[in-house]
Amino acid sequence: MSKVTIREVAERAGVSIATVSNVLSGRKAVTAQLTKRVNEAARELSYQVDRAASQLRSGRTQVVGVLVPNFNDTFFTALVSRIESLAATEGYQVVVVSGQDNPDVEAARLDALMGWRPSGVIAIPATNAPPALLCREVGSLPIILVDRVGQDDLGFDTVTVDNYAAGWETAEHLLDNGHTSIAIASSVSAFRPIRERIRGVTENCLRHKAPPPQIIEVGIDHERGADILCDWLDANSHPTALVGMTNVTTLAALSALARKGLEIPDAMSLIGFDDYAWMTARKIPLTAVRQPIEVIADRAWEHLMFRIKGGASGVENIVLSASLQVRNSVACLA
Amino acid sequence: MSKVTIREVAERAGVSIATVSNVLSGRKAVTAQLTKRVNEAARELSYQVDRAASQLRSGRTQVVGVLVPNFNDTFFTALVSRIESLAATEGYQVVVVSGQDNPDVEAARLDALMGWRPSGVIAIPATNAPPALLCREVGSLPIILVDRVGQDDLGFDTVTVDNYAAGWETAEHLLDNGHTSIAIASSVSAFRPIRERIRGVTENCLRHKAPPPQIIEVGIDHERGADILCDWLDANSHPTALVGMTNVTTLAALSALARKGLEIPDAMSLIGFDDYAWMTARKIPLTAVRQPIEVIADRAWEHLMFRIKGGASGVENIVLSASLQVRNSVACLA
DNA sequence: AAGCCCAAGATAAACGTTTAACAACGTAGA
DNA sequence: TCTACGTTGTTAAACGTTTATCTTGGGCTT
Repeated sequence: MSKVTIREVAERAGVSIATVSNVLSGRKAVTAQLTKRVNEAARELSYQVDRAASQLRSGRTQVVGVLVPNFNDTFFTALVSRIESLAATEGYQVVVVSGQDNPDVEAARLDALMGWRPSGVIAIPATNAPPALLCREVGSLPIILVDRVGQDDLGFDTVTVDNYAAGWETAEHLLDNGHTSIAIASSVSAFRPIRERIRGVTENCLRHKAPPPQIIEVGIDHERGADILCDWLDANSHPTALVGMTNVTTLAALSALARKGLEIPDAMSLIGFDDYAWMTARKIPLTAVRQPIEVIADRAWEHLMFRIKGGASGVENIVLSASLQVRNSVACLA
Repeated sequence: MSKVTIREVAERAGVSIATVSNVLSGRKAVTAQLTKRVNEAARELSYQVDRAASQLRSGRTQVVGVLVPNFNDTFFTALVSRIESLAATEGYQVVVVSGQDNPDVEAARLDALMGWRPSGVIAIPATNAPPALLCREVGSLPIILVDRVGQDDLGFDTVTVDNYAAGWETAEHLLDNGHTSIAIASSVSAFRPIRERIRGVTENCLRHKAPPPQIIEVGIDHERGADILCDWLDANSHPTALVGMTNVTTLAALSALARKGLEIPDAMSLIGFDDYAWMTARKIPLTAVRQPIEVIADRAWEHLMFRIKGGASGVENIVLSASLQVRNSVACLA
């Protein structure tokens, strides 16, 4: 444990502790000579400012909290990864907590998070409802809600993807290729992004006078999802195309199709949501909807910084576009 | 910002701040009646103890730092995920920092991490050499080194996988199936775990009087790795089997083979390292070496807690076994 | 009934910073 | 030469906890 305090640095440099603080924080001018002496002393003692003390006194805290629903879905870890490096460049520390897909756990972890008195929070709630704790803080603490946003008018700033459009476009591609019998492997349809995607697909089907897609709820676990999907395939007549609503459901779909010996795209076409390396590292690379993860992170961070620095425009709801990456997993039936 | 302090709670409950502290921390007995009053007051004001103040005064800090080389490799995120939930159950907060595969960044991030005065650190260094900052702290701060351990006798506690054995077993499986022409897609051979795996494969080949494996260094980026591998396949006569040394190199191998139209396992057999969902979600599920990620995390955490609580046995080097998951990606040439 | 001890609360002193207020010392304008 | 001011450094007071020490009062023992 580094027990070396600012006092020892001051003593070694032969100055007051205030001067040391000023040199280190750069908030007040200090002559070059003293600056040098202080820096040397600090280095020699390998002094590090104590965050706790610093934060306690100044009230400023270089911490942003990040809440994710879980760590299993690469979408969330990728987001965290990006945010962490953005934060690092601006001297912020990120404290990440996972709600473990459970509102109660979420509340508890969030509570712990608030103990840090973070300067701001980027949150992906485990459910559509933003956690009560955050609702209370709205207005007093900069908060950016990402992805899982119930209604976008609650006073939260948000960064989301236009999931309706993404669904629509997905359906468009399928319909263009002559698919009218579409099934959707959904994770949890209650989640807003999923619901919107489904709505997009459905409405486009209807517009084309095609039957609406069948929805198969497969949950958020890959293995169980694959089981559920297999059962469904056994019990129902097969659609010509399947759409996975998340990367996990896409994986489940892939597993299920493999188990059933159904070739892609000959026996069934497949479109995935989210776009990861493993989707293209195959003989038949998957057509997939790419969510702009890095842009989502960038915009969320950017806007959070804006708020932290006191930016006070009205509530802002940033909406980004997903894009369909057409590859070879959709058969042309036309 | 929750500006409600312990003083306000004390006032509302009609007690001293010491009593509030005692109730909340449970370090000293308080009558049921007062306990109730305090808890009520705290809840009504939605009071939260300020970590900074608490930590400053008590010197105790419920924080463990975790250092990972990057966030791109699922191996590391999976580890973090597990550690985060273990920590949560014991009331610890995890602060994760990424070295971004760069010793300089690593040093800087680690420096920032130490500002938290963590109770302990779990670190996966970006290189074989444990960061200087950690070496300085050895003995005074509980530190567990995981996975990327240069020499295991530096005074650090470690948790690693027996990579030599894993390599050996991989080769064994290949040799058993008649493969004598083996190539290895390595990430960075200088890293100890990788080197050990290669050594395991090599020595087993030699023992069987088979030629040693050819090593192709493909780096840690999937796309570039695939390119490199494609070039290599163009320029060299093909081995009968390929082994990916990490999940990223396995992905690169998959991409390259797909691009070249080489069927698995007919045109080339493939064994992957690390075992993820996408490896099995295919028509020909991949034979892979499973690293016991959760066990690694569990043991690391467990031992860190032991040290934090003052456990003082000699340096401990925990070694776990990886296990070969035999599936269908290795052809039998015998 | 006196003396003692124990339990339960209160008081106040830290913890290591930051920062407002102040002191000292030129320098320059009048 | 004197005042005013700017510059650079110091002193000391916070920040919100935890905890060592002290106070109080009631119950036991004798």
